[in-house]
Parts: sequence; structure tokens; C-alpha cells
Amino acid sequence: MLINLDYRVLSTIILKLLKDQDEMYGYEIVQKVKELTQNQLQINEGALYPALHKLEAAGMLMVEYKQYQNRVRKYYRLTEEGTKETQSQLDDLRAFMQQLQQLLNPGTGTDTTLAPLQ
Amino acid sequence: MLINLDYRVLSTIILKLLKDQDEMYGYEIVQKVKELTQNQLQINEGALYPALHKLEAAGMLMVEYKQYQNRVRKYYRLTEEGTKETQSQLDDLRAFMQQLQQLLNPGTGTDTTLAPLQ
DNA sequence: ACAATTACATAAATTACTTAGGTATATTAA
DNA sequence: TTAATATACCTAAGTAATTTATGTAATTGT
Repeated sequence: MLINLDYRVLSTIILKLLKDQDEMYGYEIVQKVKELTQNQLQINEGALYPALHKLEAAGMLMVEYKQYQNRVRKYYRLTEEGTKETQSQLDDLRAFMQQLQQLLNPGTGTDTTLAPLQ
Repeated sequence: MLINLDYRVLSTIILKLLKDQDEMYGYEIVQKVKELTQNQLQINEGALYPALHKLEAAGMLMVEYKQYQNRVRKYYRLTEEGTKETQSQLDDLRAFMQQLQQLLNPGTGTDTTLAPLQ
């Protein structure tokens, strides 16, 4: 099967951002993606929140509520298993993107290498 | 919205292969993808055939039936509009992949450029 | 002769995304 | 000061497309 890249991409982005930033709340993730891609990519909140809940239910993320002014933010952070999963998903996505290069640029041959995903 | 990359990827692969090979039949596309990716990517026939029908219905592909031994193969070929669409989808996919690089490799900075998609 | 491959196809079930809406506080603009 | 926008969370209905499971039929391999 052609990897379901939608869900892959969404969860991989979430995990990778949390790997870099240590902890973030949902709305912050939406903004961060906009910022990093100069408004070219935008995550729907209707997709993000369920994805966060799913990752949490799967034991990849843990939650901490924090007071900020008069509201409560829900901060997410990688669990130990989530950290492993992050690496695994990054590897998978890198592999997939390389396969895609293979398909879309046949003949470029030796070096279609992407910058290594950390 | 996070681009629906599944459908994007599938149709872009189909169109790109037809751009390179001029004409192919469905089963051939499945095999070609396996071959080009050393069995690492595999298109489900249950996904491919409906996608081909959809692209045909959209006027991107035209069909020619050809006799081969005792069976009939259904060959697909790009229409004029399909040729334009191919370029457009390749451009979109390249852009998307660059955004993805941006997200997954922040700091790599100057050159995360992919080999140009033809 | 039987199993696997080639070649097409569709349908039910599943998945998960988009769209749309809802609640509530805080900030900015008119 | 009030209205609109931004922040911050959430869920549900509708939609889209994939996976899985079949089905048919000819051909090739064992």
C-alpha cells in the first residue's frame, strides 16, 4: 500500500515539533507550522486536536495543564515511547520521501539525497 | 489544510509515469512502481483502478484497448490537458515536499533543495 | 493438473480529513 | 465602549479515498 501519508505527515510533524520544542500546546503547533512554512501549510484544528488525543491515547504524549492569565493551556510533551516513535516515524517518512524522489526523478541517479532528518 | 497527500501522490505518480512512458496499462503501473522502488512502495489495485477511472473521467487520460494474446489490455495515455495537469501536480508536490523539509529539518537553512521534478 | 501470475474490476468497511459549529477569555480597532 | 478579531480548546456530520476482500478470466510455471 501506498503509505497513508496524510496521517503519517500530521503525526510526524507533531512529534518532530515536540522533539525540538520539548512542550507545546495545540494552538501553538498550528501557529508554529504556519510560521515555519510562511503560511503555506496550515493544519486544521479539526484535524490537529483529534490527532493529539489519539497520540496521547497511544501513550506517545503526556499532558500538563498550565494556567496562563485567565485560561488553561494544555501542554503536550513526548513520553519515552513517544521519543522512540518520533525517530521511527521520521525514518519512515524520510524513506518514503526518497522513494518518491526515485519515482518522480528517475535518472537523477546517485544523489537525490534529502538532508538527513534528525 | 494539510494537503491531502495521499491522493496527490497517487495521481501524481500515475501522471508522471505516463509522461515518461507515453502509454501504460494499469497492471503495468503497479509493477513499474514496485520495480522503481525495489518493492518498497506498492500501489493497491483497489486504489489504482478507481484513480485511473477518475483521471479519465476528468479528461486527463484517454484509453485505448489493445489485444495482447487472448486478453485485452487497457492502455492509458495523457491528454493535452493531462499533460498540463501533470506539470502542475509535479510543481505542487515539489512545493509540498519542500515545506515538509522546512518543518522536519529546520536549521538546515540554505539548501534543502530537492532535485528539480521534471 | 494445480498454483501462481497477469489483468481487469467493484463493494463493504474503515479511516481520517474538511467543514462547520460551539464555548469562553483576551486583545485590538472603530 | 463596543464590536471584531485572536487565542484556546473541542466535537460532530459529511465527505473522500484508501484498505481489504472478492470476483472473473486467461496465461505461465511447476
